[in-house]
Amino acid sequence: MGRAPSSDESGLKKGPWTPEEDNILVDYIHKHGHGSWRALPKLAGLNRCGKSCRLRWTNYLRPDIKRGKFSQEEEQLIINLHAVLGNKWSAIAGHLPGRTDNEIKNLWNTHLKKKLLQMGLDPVTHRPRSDHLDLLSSLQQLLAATDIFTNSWDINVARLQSDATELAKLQLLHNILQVLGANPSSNMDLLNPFGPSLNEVLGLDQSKLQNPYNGSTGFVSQNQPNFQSFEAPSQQQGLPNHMKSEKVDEQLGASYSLPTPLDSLPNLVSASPECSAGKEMENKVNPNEFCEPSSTSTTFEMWGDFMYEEVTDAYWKDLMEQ
DNA sequence: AACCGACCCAACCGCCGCTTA
DNA sequence: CTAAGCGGCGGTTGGGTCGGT
Repeated sequence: MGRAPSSDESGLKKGPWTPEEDNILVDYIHKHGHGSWRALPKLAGLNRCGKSCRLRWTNYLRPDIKRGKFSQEEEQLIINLHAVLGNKWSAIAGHLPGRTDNEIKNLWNTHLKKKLLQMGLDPVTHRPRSDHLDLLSSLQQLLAATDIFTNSWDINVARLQSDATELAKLQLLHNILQVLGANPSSNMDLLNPFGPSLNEVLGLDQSKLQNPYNGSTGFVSQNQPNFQSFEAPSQQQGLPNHMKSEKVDEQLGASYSLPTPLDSLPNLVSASPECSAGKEMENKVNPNEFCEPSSTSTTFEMWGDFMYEEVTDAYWKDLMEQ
């Protein structure tokens, strides 16, 4: 691990620290404190630059450092903190006693980022990833390519396309539901990792965070056409002219209408229920079909894993003040 | 057993902001 | 006001380790 020992032009040693060097550094700091880091190596008798000494001390030798695997609770907290603070590793580390920013950064880059990706969440925004929309794009292009060889099969292709669009809609909705862990009977607080307390802190409108399937207001109600039409120019570009018909537009328009009810909200909430089924989808799809525990439990349970419910209002208020 | 690629993580690098002269 | 010094931070690197073939 680390790097091969080397030295720079000034003759100062670089690379991994030896136990002897560690001892010298620890002894010196115990006796004198670190004082000026720049002056320290010379005073302590170390052939290192001050920066290297400081890093070694703060990331490894400090007595209050907690080593070993991160607990589930710590991971959950880091994810939640990252949703609020972004890549402010130092600030995040400030909320995890005994953990260093470097350690947290490494954990994020090696584990947590992947975890979020697997959950279909963008590790930067903590929102559901939009790349699942590519699915339909690919499908359309595939069908368009097929059409090149099947000029006389227009009707069949159109039917295929229609079916595929419906299929893609189902897949899209399925993905969304998986990401949200939606379950008609579930407590919708679970869809918001911060719980209602943080929403209150942030001044979020709770009515926008309710379950669309529980008979209450929904993410966006049908009476609140808070949709942002998703234009898919690239798809149209990829289609033969005759397929860029109104009918296709209709289909695409209907299937790509994505609600963005939370776009006006601060970009803070993990897995915001920003996507909802449009009216047409609601008419054609029974969401219950996608909410069976067997099909959604994995993601749902994962979300459960990331709920960190012990956080208090005061805690988040404190966080937001940073 | 040897090879190889993915993963892990300590350490380095460069930049930024604060302090001080 | 400005420049130099310094500490701190986030991004990146690269060598060791692990697991699969």
